[in-house]
Amino acid sequence: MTVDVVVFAVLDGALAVLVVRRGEDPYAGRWALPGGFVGDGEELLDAARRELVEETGIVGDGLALEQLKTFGAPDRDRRPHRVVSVAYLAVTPHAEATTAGTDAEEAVWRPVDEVAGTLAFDHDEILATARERVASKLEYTRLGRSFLPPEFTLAQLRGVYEAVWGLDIDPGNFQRKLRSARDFLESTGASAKPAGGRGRPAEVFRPIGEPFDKLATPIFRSAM
Amino acid sequence: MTVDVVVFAVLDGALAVLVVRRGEDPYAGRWALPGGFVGDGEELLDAARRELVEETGIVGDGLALEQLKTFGAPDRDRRPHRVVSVAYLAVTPHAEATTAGTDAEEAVWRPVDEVAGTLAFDHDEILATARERVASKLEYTRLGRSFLPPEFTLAQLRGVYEAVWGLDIDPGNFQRKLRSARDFLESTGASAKPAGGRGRPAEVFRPIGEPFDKLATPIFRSAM
DNA sequence: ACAAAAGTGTTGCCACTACACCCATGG
DNA sequence: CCATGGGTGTAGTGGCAACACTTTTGT
Repeated sequence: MTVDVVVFAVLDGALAVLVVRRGEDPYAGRWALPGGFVGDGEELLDAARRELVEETGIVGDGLALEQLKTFGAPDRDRRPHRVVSVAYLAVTPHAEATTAGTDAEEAVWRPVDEVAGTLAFDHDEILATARERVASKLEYTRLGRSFLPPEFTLAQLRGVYEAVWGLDIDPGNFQRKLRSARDFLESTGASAKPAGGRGRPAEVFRPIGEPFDKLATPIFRSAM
Repeated sequence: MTVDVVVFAVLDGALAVLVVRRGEDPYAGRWALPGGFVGDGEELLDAARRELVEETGIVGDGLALEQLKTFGAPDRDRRPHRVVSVAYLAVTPHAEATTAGTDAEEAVWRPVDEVAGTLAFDHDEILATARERVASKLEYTRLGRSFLPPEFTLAQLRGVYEAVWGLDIDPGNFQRKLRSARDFLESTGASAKPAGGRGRPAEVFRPIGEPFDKLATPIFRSAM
């Protein structure tokens, strides 16, 4: 019984995933998702969070963790005993604050498009499932905010949607749609310095409402 | 490692679930979801289908099975060893053809509203999760058809949506919405006898397209 | 003829896309 | 003053809910 965790972040406008280099025998040297065995009497969710912190030194705070799917094909692990893995999906705003201070193993952020198809075990399949899931969740939950710090601008949030969905979104329409969404955003009144140095300063927002609850009116995936 | 299966059907206009009476010790005599231990080297999905047939004698054909969620709280089973269960969700048109010819245990269809809150183990939680999932799936997949035989009328299909969502749907609007949905229905040209004996005969349809794939345009949950 | 269920027409409303346009800042 | 990004206005389109209406059967 193991847990594997797919952690996503948006880095440089691209969807990135946290991967670790395996040190031990099955697939030694290959990249894999962080994860490991579930302790006796340990909650699955706790195991996922623990493995993540242990293997990657990621900041557990602000981490949105959710069960993704269980992978249990009898031949999914080369080792003699059967290994069933519960995969978790996580999203974090703290993409910078990882890798440092971990134990031995290397943990790095990599663009999803680059690692897809190269991972150990059946982790490619897990990653693909996670990617679909997170794209869906952006539509009908408030998950998108979990990619960002506690205060952010609409342009930053738009960047998240664009990175995950892989399409360009009309800034004006995105603005209206998100401002009018109920229990999603709250203005702080403050202004942020413009992104590229130039441009009008943006209004700063704060999340309101539960990130995993369903939205009354979804945010549809389209160019807008 | 176990699997539990939530099988839904629509009976007499209400969402019904298949439950079995437990014969053995933990929760003996109580109602529970069908399920059992996963065999060595057995695929999880296969285990779910096998347990279902063994315990309920249900017709495996035409059964839409999908992984729901994994329940692994350390104290979810009273027995000394830990039991992690992968829950599956199934939907069937063959609600009549069960119960008969099974081995010993009693398997019956019960309205979900009646059994909710009375099941053994954490099966109430599993049932609640399944109920939410199936309601969602009706919106953005073609799953609704899996409640019906290979040929059916739009009135029957509307009955499924009404039962699962617990609301009344305008027949005219439902008609148009489903007829215009792409890769969903195909007319057979035939006519069916009217439901209550009276009324105009209905056109008979056949499913087309994959039941689990996402719809291009969702069927929204509303009174219509 | 009447009731009941299937199916079609119609109207008003609202959300969304596309795109033009103003606002506020840095250089 | 120009470039750049933030934010608002607006017109056309399309989908949808509500409900009236026609069609086709059984009694």
